[in-house]
Amino acid sequence: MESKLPEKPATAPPAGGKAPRRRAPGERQEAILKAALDVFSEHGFAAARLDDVASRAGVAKGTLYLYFPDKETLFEHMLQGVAAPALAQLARLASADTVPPAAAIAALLAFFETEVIGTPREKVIRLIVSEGARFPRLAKFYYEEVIAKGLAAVRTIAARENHNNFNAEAISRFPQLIFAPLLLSIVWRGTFQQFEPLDVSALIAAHKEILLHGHGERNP
Amino acid sequence: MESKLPEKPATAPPAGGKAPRRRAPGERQEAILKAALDVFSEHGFAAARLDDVASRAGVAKGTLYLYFPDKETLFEHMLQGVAAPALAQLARLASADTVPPAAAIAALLAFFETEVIGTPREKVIRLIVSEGARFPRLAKFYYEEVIAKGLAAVRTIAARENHNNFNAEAISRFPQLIFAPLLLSIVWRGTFQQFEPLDVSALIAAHKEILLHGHGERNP
DNA sequence: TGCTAATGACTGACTAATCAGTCAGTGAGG
DNA sequence: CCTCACTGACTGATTAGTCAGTCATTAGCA
Repeated sequence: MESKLPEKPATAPPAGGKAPRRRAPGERQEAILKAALDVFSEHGFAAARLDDVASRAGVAKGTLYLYFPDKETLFEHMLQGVAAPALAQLARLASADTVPPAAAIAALLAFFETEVIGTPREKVIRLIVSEGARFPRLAKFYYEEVIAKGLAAVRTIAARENHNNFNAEAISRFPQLIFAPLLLSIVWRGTFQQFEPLDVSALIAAHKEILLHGHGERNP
Repeated sequence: MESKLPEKPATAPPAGGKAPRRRAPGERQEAILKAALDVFSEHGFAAARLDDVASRAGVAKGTLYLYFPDKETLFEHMLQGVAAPALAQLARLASADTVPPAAAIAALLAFFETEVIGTPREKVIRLIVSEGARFPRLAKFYYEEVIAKGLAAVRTIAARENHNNFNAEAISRFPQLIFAPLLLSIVWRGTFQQFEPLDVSALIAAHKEILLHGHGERNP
């Protein structure tokens, strides 16, 4: 998803010459989607202005309509596009059935910590959380492509647990419990970070302690 | 996406005549705040129409401006008003220091299950989560009046734990972990409930199992 | 008690501003 | 010199906020 393309200076064309009228195919679309994520993240769907998306992407407003029929479609395509690359990773984590279950859970949490927090995916999740209820198609897509697969992965891992290292039975029934602190981290960072910064690594470590050891001893 | 249906007035006019022009003091304000919660919940702040708030409250739009100077103030007052009654409850739960810590945690979770899920408070939390980042004053209010107090309450409870029934040390560092599944429940119910209904009671029970027993036995 | 004047809570049509979406025009590439 | 990706001024719809007017209620008076 990331490319070597330099950051677009938002409004003005670069000094010394006009921007080329026709660029590499896909470059424009990518710039628009990137700008859209920023603007929608900052203001929410309803308050986001397509003029802003356009100027941030370095194109005119009309250009947006060459790529997307309307605001809503742009919004949904943008969010589905960012999700796609994560799906492969998720599948890989789920199917590594030689790894001990506790380690697989740990890997899942580590993946989140490095590949979600502080990346565009964090913004995406925040948008799903805040706008999902008003975009049933989008919510359905995320439920089916991300959530359901993530939950299934955890269930698969839990089903392999037979040394009683953690409460696999409870986790099998509610794999959501693995993800709850991750969701909380994202929400916290979007809402309360400025009042009380949250150390996500440490929170996830504490989550692992509770999850994998129950009580008493710690095992780093 | 948006329905064009007019909002139905929540306040039925008295049988046989027009609504009285002057009502009991506070009644109008209360009706407006109630209507505002519904409309803002349904559409989000930016997309909510004050005409809808007015018609649901059974008043004219101009009347809103007799009580609140603008849309934003109405929004913030409304959310702060709903929070207030919960604060006393929270304080009570924190200070019941004769109750065993594990039971106090259980009481906190039970309180949430009965007094938040399915009540206006659930909508309020959902609005804080989705709009909080754009309303720093509101986020600050919630952080100071609700979040910080809730976390402090859990820390107080955890500090009294000395029988090692649960990982009080981890919870003391991150009391957020107690609340994470509750946040997840609210988000889930707002976003994915229609695709996969979530049994909040059972989820909280599983959370308690993991939290209080670690692994192994269950305690229904 | 019966009448009138004063009050101010309430109304809703209106204004001004915003913004999604359009389309005739432009100019670089072939 | 033709094509078409791109432009940006424009239009129509929407809606926050206003304010001159309305009328139920109450105070004052006989």
